[in-house]
Amino acid sequence: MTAAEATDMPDDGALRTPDRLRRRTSRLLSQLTVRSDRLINEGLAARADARKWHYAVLASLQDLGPGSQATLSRRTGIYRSDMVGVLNELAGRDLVERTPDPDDRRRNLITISDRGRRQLRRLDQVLDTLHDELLAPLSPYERAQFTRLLTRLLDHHTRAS
Amino acid sequence: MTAAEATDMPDDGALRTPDRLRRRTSRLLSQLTVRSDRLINEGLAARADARKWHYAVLASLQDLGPGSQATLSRRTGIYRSDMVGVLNELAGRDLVERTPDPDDRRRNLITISDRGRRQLRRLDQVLDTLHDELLAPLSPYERAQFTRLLTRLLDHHTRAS
DNA sequence: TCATTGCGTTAGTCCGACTAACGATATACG
DNA sequence: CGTATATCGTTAGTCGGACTAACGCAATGA
Repeated sequence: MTAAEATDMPDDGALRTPDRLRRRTSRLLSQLTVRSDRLINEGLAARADARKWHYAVLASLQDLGPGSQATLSRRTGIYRSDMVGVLNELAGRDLVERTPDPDDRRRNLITISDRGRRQLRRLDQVLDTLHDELLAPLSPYERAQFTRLLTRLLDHHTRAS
Repeated sequence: MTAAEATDMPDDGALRTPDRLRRRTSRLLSQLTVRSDRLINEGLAARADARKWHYAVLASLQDLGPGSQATLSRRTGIYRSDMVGVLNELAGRDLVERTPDPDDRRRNLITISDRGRRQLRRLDQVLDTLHDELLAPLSPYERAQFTRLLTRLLDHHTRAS
């Protein structure tokens, strides 16, 4: 009797996922990202009426100062086509102000408001707890290590491209 | 003069991404996954005229035996709505056979063909080299560790949901 | 002056994940 | 038996995110 025959009787034909599939790093990566994205999106929506783009834009404004939509687009990686909508949402919540740039009349100058600053603080808190959930099974040391590995991989593939 | 004033002169307002954004694990995760998915998709398309679902279905058939479309859907995580298309592609390449199940006339029984088995071997090779590219900057030990951490995280979030 | 470039915006494509509903079975229960 | 319920394969369609194309407008540089 082989090991397989000995152990797997409960109809593996239906439920199981083959190992070579389950172990592939790329698959682990994308499956985890699906969960992570869901966690973050739903968490931000539920607890702060926000989306991750809001965080990206607000953080960029706070940390690097005001800028045109194109500038923000470059800083955050949001496509300039999609930036319009994000800024509409943010302006609708009074978190940013969109004023024509006197120096270059093609531009809108985007500034963060006081409300925006408060919301950014809130978002940072919410994200902290969400990341706590995301990384729950890992020790602090493992979390740091995980992040380090991710960073190195991403750096490598960002330079290369 | 503050540290920031001392160091940042080259117009950080435009190009830089704020640190709190760049460091968030969830963001690292999704950005890396974008690159990873691209690498895998393009690699499989270019080197084996395949998509990742082909691999998932073929591996499932080879390792766990033939099954209905619904079964394959459960094994691979591909939605049964999308399974139709994937099996059309596979059948069009003569990698699987779709025959009506005599025992249950609602079902199609899917079987892997010899060509399918050969293609699966090829896909495994291609995926190995692609993962080598994906994990290039990491040592063997670090790769193992990375995979272990990913697995633990994914397990945690799969049970929880 | 005129060509080029960058800007904000609209519209629309593409793809993957996912839902809804269908006709055709199969199964369970009264 | 008969009828309700569940499952199967399939089609169609929604939704969100990434990305492209093209527009009118303003600034820039030869």
